[in-house]
Amino acid sequence: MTAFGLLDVNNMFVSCHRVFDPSLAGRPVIVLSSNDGCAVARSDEAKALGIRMADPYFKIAKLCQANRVTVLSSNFGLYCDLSTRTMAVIAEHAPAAEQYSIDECFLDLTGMVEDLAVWCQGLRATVQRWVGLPTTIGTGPTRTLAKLANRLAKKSKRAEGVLDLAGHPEWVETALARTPVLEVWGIGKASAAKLAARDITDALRLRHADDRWLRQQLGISGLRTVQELRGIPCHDLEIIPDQRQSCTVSRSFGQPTGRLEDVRDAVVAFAGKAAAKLRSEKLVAGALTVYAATNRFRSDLPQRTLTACVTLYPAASDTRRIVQTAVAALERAWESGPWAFTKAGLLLADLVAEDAVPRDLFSPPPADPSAGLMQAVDSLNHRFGRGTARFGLASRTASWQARQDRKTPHFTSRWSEIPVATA
DNA sequence: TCTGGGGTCCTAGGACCC
DNA sequence: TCTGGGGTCCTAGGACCC
Repeated sequence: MTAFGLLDVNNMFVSCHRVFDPSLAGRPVIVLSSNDGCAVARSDEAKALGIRMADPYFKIAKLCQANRVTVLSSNFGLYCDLSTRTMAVIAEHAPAAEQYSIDECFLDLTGMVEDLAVWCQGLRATVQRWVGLPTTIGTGPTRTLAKLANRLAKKSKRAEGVLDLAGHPEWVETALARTPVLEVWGIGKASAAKLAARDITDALRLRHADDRWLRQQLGISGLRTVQELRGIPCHDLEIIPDQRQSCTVSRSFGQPTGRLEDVRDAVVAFAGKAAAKLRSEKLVAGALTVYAATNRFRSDLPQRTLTACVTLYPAASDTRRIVQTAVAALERAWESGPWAFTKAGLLLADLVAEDAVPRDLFSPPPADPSAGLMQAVDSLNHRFGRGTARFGLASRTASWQARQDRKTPHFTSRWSEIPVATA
């Protein structure tokens, strides 16, 4: 019998801020997305006020003021660093683990002889003590059931952060009955609506749905999800992560713009970031897509998305080539018109490891004349902070830059911002 | 005034080939 | 009166995830 665990950090981004500012404990706190757009993390107290995931800030600003909610811009440097520490603690204690997202980790608990609930409590206590973050763990015979157990553990005070379905198969049926289909991992709004039309509203009913109908209506992924609810594993642990297939850098603009120069400026900056990311993972890209889009929420304004795809041959991670190619593609796709662009992005695809680039039969291996320069740029930026060395037009103060009005210090990743303790 | 960013997988349909 | 059948590859878009 297989046993999986799912550990996640409670309200991850908010909890990270609380590690460095204990005065936030017990108070309503939210963290906003890039551009200070939406609430992407809420403390329990903020959830209790009715603030939902992804609520646009401008719609809840009054509520926040009236209830003295602490509102923070996101600080990804901080979250990534605490995530790395958490995963390191887990790796030290769990037999096998797969990081699934910035705040979640699947565990393989198959064959463990200890009482699972007791062991999970021990791991939670260690993460709390060593990193300072509160966590929840659910277990089950499949990943989908471990997810489901995790969610229920969060809802129950008595569970104290752990629900062990793997060790208690007799609890599974009740757990399923208490889970709405929309809360099942892999079932989104579109599928939930189709299920509701058949009066399938909770996970227990979903478990008994007809396979042929499921395959036809929800596709192969939907059928797999239901198999997992039945206790039949369809997703294995992926301890060695697959090589990434694409890399995107995109941003919403601080101000809308219809000017090619502004969008080009943004694309140049994105190209620099994306190329550096590829180099840090020793990958090169064989294709590139640029796009610019208007605000999809403004149905009163004309809508337009410009896109351009180009192949990169030979595949590249050199910032200069990626910038040149992306800018040329953007200029070709550009249309002047009444458009107010509020977002642009760059997608690098067909990624291949640097040393596995396909070459044609007759040419000698290409010497890469820019490797030295790119290495120098990367190490400058690593040592002195992002943006120290950058290319051409890429500027830090352009009008397209995202808003970020409620910044907090990089407590753990910049020497100048490390907190000072006085005793 | 003000609505995130970065991914994956699956599917349907078109182009193309024999 | 009336245009095969079967296969592959590629792409765009949908659905979903955190």
